[in-house]
Amino acid sequence: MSVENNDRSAAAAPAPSDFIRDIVAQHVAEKRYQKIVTRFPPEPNGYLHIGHSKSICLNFGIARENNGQCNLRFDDTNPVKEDTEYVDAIIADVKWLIDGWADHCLAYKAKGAHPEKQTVNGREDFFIAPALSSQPSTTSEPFFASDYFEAIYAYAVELIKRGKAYVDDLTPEETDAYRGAPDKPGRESPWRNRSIAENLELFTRMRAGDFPNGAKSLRAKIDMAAPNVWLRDPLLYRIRHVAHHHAGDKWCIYPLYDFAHCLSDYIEGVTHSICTLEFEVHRPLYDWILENLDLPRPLPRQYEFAKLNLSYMVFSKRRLIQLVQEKLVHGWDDPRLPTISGARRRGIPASALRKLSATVGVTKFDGLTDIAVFEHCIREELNAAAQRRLAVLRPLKLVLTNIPEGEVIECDATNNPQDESPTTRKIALTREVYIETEDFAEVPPPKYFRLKPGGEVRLKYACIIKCDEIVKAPDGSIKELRCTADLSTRAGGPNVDRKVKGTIHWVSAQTCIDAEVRLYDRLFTVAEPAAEEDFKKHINPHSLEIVTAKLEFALAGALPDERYQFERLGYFTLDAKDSTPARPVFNRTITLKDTWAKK
RNA sequence: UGCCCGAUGGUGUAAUGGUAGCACAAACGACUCUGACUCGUUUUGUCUAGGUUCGAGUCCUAGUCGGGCAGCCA
Repeated sequence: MSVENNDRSAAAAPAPSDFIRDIVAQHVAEKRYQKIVTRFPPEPNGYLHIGHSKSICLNFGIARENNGQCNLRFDDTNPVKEDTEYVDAIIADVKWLIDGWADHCLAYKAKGAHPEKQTVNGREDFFIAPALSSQPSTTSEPFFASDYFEAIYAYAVELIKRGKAYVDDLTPEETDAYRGAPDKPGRESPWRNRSIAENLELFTRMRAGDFPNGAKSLRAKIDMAAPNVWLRDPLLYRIRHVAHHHAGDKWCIYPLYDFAHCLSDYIEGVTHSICTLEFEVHRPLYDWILENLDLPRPLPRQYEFAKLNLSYMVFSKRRLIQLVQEKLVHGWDDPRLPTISGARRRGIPASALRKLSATVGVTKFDGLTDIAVFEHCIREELNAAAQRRLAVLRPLKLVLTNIPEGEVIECDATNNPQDESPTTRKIALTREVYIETEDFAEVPPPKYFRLKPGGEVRLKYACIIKCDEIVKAPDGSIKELRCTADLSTRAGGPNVDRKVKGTIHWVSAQTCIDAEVRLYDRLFTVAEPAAEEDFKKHINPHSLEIVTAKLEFALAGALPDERYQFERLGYFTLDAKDSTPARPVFNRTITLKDTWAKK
């Protein structure tokens, strides 16, 4: 069964509260805005990861809770780094993550629609986004900053006309040298005081393609001595003679983040522009641009929160790219990666990602969250939703000597004991079964509840068995176990209530199917790999173990997106990519909690 | 060394001048046809020093420690 929409625990939980939601609530109370509008603005230059899911849940969550709107907007202002491959992957990831949860606040716009020139307050330089449709369709698409290039260009022209921006001839190297240092003021460019007319002409020629890359730039005229270096005449536009994945070959000048972002927010009517802590020092520039354009109020405002860090993981794009390109993992959707596509393939439900976001909260403290919190969220969702099945990862043959060959004894197995009215399925008990190798010990350690020579154990859903004999191979290894089944302890039998300490899982050797099972473990052996000199030296050599397992027959019909608990082992899901009907492949999402193995 | 931000148990967070609470983790126990789940119990905390106040985790000052910022990246 699919558990993407399983939000039962989240629904029962109180609405999240944090300092940003407090601010929004206050704005709602004072009716500052007609509607709360947020946005999630990834640059399409890589895959989304679990860190992004916190931002997605925050932005879409706030929109949802306030009956507002959240725009998925591609911050695609740097064509040399971006690609439609990432656009498509990001859309898929966002939709998956918020599916059934926030559709009504995910805004879409008509395909190909651009902001239209409007007269606002008697001026003709302002643009606003076209009408939004709340329902996605084949004729709708997310938002792209590149759709606003014409409008952003017009705002740049307006800034020049106001004497607040100028065309600079300094090279990138010179610009860097002129900027000074954090504790030393910068120097003004010799081109800083060109006339407005000259700036206008030069900027027009920049757009027309009259200059090569890097020859000129458009800069805001602020203060080269500002303590905040982002106010030292920041660049607004650079020349890049390159086609854009979304805007085509229309442009050879592209706005930088700081200029494009605040204006994109403004154009879309964003009220709360929520970003991560590293943009704190950009906020004065964000405000400067909007205020110096004298735009009609209310203006969007930027708020910053701490991004998510999880122990035993890396999130930085730089490191993720290394892992993929150096083939330390198998692609962006490798189930060991913290990418959203990797998490999805691994079988982690979207609801677990949402639960994690709600659990870690939103603050300005840059901490490191224990991966155990995430694992708890995954188990909590899966425990409620996953169907139970029996599977043996490392088979050991066991012969029930008192069951005749060819006889099949049907047993009822519970599908999910967590359900209000649990359903059952039939499983076959036969003369030969497989049990887990580690469920038998010739020389049992103390407090061993499992099978041992002469010992008894219950085969789950079947009956109690007693180990009579160990059959060994010539090399001394255990070939098979010979046991007797006490059929009177079956469900419905007279001795069903007989207690033995251990209950183990098993499958019928006659009816089971073979499957490749991929056992994933954490990718790194140290809690904070990103803090190491070389994080790659701390990759867990056992992060992936592949076994050929024996599965109960019911698993032959498993479908991708279904989650199963293999009893006593963990949660598993069919690998949508590598499975074939002849050779199913299952991924272990996560083990069950094991308080015994640790001792 | 300039500017900005932050600091509450092992970890993440709440307490909005009035009993330091929750979750995870850990330990112990109960239950158990999953050594799971569930339930119960327990351990552990306000960075330091001053100040304001009847009262400070919260407000003020100074310090300490940690993070961010000097791309024609976002």
